[in-house]
Amino acid sequence: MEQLATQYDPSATEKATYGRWLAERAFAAAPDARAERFVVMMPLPNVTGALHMGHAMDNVMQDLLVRWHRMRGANTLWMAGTDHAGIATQAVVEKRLLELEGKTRNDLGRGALVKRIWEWKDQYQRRIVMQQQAMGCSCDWERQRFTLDAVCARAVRWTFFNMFRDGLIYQGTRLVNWDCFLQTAVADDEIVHETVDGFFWHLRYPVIDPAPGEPDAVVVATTRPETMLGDTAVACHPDPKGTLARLIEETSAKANSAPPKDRPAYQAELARLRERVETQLPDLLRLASMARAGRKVRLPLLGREIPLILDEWAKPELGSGCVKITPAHDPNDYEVWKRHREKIAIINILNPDGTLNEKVGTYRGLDRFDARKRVVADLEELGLLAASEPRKVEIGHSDRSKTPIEPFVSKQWFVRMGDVPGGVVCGRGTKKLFTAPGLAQAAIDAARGDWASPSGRRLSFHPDPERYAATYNDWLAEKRDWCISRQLWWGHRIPIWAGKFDGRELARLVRELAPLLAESEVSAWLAEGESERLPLAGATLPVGGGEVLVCLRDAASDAKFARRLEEAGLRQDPDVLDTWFSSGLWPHSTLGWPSPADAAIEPGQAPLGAQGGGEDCLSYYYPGSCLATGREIITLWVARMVVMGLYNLGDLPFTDVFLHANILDGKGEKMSKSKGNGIDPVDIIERYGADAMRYVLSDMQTGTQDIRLPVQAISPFTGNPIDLAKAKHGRGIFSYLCPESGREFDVLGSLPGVPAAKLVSSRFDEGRNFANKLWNAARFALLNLEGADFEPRDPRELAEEDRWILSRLARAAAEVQAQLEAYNPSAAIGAARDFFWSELCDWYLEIVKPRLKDAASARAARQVLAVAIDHVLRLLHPFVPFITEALWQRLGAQVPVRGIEAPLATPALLIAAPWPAPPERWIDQAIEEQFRFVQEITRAIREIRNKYKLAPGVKLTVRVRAAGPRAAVIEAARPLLSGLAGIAALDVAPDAARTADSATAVIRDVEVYVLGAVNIEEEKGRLGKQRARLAAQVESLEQKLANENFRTRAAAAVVASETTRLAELKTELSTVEQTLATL
RNA sequence: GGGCGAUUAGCUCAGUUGGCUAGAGCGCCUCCCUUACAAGGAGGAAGUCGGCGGUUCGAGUCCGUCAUCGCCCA
Repeated sequence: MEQLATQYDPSATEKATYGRWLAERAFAAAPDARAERFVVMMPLPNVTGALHMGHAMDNVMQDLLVRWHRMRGANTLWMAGTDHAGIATQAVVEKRLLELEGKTRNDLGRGALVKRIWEWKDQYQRRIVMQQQAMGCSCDWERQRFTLDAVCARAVRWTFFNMFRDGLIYQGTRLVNWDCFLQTAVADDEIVHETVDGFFWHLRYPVIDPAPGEPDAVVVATTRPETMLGDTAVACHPDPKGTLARLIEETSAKANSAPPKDRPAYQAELARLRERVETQLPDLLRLASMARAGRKVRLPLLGREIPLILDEWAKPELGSGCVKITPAHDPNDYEVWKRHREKIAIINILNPDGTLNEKVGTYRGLDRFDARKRVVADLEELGLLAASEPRKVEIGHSDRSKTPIEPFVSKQWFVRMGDVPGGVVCGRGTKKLFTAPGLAQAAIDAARGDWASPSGRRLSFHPDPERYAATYNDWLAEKRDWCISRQLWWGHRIPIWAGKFDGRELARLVRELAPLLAESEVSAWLAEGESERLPLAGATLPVGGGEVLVCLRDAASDAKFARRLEEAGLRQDPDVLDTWFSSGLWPHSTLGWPSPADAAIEPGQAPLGAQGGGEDCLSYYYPGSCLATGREIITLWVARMVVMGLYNLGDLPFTDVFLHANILDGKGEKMSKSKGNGIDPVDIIERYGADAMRYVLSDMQTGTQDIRLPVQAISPFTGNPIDLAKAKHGRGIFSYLCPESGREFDVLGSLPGVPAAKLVSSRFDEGRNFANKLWNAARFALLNLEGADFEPRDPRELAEEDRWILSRLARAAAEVQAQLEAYNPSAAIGAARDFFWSELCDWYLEIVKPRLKDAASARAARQVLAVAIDHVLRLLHPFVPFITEALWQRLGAQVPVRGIEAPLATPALLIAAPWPAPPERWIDQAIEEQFRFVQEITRAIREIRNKYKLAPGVKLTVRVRAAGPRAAVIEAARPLLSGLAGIAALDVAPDAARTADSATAVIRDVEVYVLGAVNIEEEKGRLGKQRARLAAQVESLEQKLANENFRTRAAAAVVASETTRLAELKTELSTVEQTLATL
């Protein structure tokens, strides 16, 4: 047998081990006869960049669950893949294009840009897969998907088609968040809000023909003065008097009930409001009546007449009490416009690139920020700038382009999330068909306790069910329609052909296309108004004509019909779909929905259709089991997958959502590549090993509490780690100074001429140490298992230490299992580690060392040792797969047959070995208690040895005063104690006496004397300390038990155990006192 | 502005329904290169559980409040 090195070298093991798993297709999943199955859909990383430690946590958690269930015997599928991340990926590629070549997307053209993005995708997809494989991810690579794959694309097309046909997708003009750099709409959650220094400008709008006593101007305030060019009204409150009165009443009530220190603030507010009633209310009332009379003001600079209107959006208690209304460029004003749309106009003043359009006269063509300066300057010159005050302003920035977002009115596609008349049919064409009030409501119901899908499933969140069910519900409950169109080139193209026709053309079109429009894979509607549509086929056509929208179901339909539509004057929508539309389908699109048998999988991939009379992948693997992700993804993705799954298949994509922690850096900021604080897992793996990384990540995963991971950079100059939370910055925010050499390095690798530093964290030391310990424990076992064999044994007839370790092993296995079921990886790995390290290594291995050299007792010891190591490897495998698999191979070669009562199943690969389930009868309470006592005695003697500087090699003479069963236990443990505590002579007697030079340990009702140890003064001090501690405990317990309330109200069991404990403590205390008296 | 969460040893975190002396890893101190492992072993020091108030026989744990920090939403 080859000797193992004394230090574990991960790099020598990991690659070969992973290669063997791949070669043996250990990750491959295929439908079979097993009913038990476990399906995990990877939260697909996007191809914008490489993975960091946050992704590593996500992947390791999934691999942990997947390997565990695989060992438990479930048919286990872990679906891997990547996301095209439309806007994000296009943004990075466009940014590079601009930086490196000075070109824009329009210089390149749609085809060429998309080609560049595909190249980027290929590069990063490879890198991501490499990272995941380095981590040990056991996903089924034969089924790996990308959201733009043909299999996924077909699902996107069918879903869009079905939703369009069902009236759940519509086109509408809406105010959206507009990214002027990327020139696309972005979702609310793609916006980051930043507080910046800005101004609050007060503008004067002259009143047209003011009557005597009327104000000659109204003042409005804004942080974005250029938007005044798009103003179409000024609003004032319909009831300023009532509103102010109500506010005064409320504030006064608050002032009265507030704690004294808060009162002045309320008093001041009250005074301010009362002042307003005096000074401003008359004007506000006058303005309100002017608005009722239909009076107007003149918009400065453009001279446009705009009406005064009454709307509660105007706040009488703030500013002038009037507010300018810019419906096309402010969400609140847009709502006002919707309430007054017959009275006021909506004017878009922006071009898609953020410059001003032809609606603004001489300001046309200016960028919005230049326009702001001009508008302010011009107003000032006209004397219409009433005031400007510096102010902190919240500005939404696009997360992708980092440029300020503009609210912008544009035509977009939406999914209707709210309830619809007649409800939404879910699972159409399946046996699970049901009707939900609406898409959002269907997903809300799915997380309700009393709901179950047609297959009996419901959705739950872990490890904290209430907290995150609330996040999920609150978001869905808004039922806001989902804007799914993006003005990008990278993504799934919207499968709509549209055209505007007058009445005659429309009639001709419908006549000509009648056969086509009747096809089941064609859905055609006439756009009507904002979001209402008329079916085109068979409809009475409006004489005025209208816009025709035709949706084709899939690529095959395109081939048949697209040309005819285009010849008839329709054009395909240039936009693409929001990425989340395709990722929402991930749990079933990847399995070949709507028909796995003919899914267009990539060459070399595992088939999706039924094989050899079995089930197809979709029916076998959907619904799935568990989704592991971070909580920020609940609304973005989890909710959408539920919606899509219910709509398309009538069932949930998963039942459990496991929300794990986010990884933060040493400063408490979320780790991310772009912030320069993202650790590349591969750097950690190179330095510490994949198992070390996985060990620490598992150990850190306690609840949903985020984890701080202090980050160190490896100095490119000295090779030493530098704590980034403390290091001084260099020239940029991503560069730091090496404290030893004083030279500058960079953590992003983006500063030319400045060396880049790898990021690591010393938190992973612990994992490396653990792996080394495991390696060496196995090494010890292997060195001593020569000639080990199996014979059936009754555990009750084994030696005490054997029974003890088997008992502890059975408990540890049960605990690991229970903690994994509770989604608590930290507690699970803790239970495995504590058994392995603190019990197996620290005690059992030390105890059996002598036995292993003794022919007579070695056989049983080897057998138990082999089983203990075997089970440790199995229990730890889901956490640290590489080292356990490598050791399993060696253990198998050395001891092919292992077991106690009967041989265990020991397949060639640990990844495929059964999860351990030690029998309950191994648990032996009495042995555990006896052993605990022996441990206490051992520790007491060791403490004395340390305290009195007795060298480790010195053998001790020990007397123990003990009687009855205690004495018997110590007698039985004599050989153990001799070895563990280094004892030469041990006397046990009821009347054993201490010598003058003895150190004494009092353990419960037993006294241990270590002869020849002592310095009397030190011993007095040592025992005095123990006396003080015991006395304090006795006193507090006596008080507790003397309390009549405690005796009557506390649980009887608590009272009883406290009483017993007091008696024990008193015995111990009096023994200590007696010993002290003899010194 | 609304919602959620956190604050426990120098650092990073556990602490189950309230109930023995509040734990772990790293770091620190002492001793030990004993033939599995110094990435180790034996032992040790170290916490007014963020502050205040309340409920309770009993509070790190429950309630209120204040402070600080974070996340999500608007």
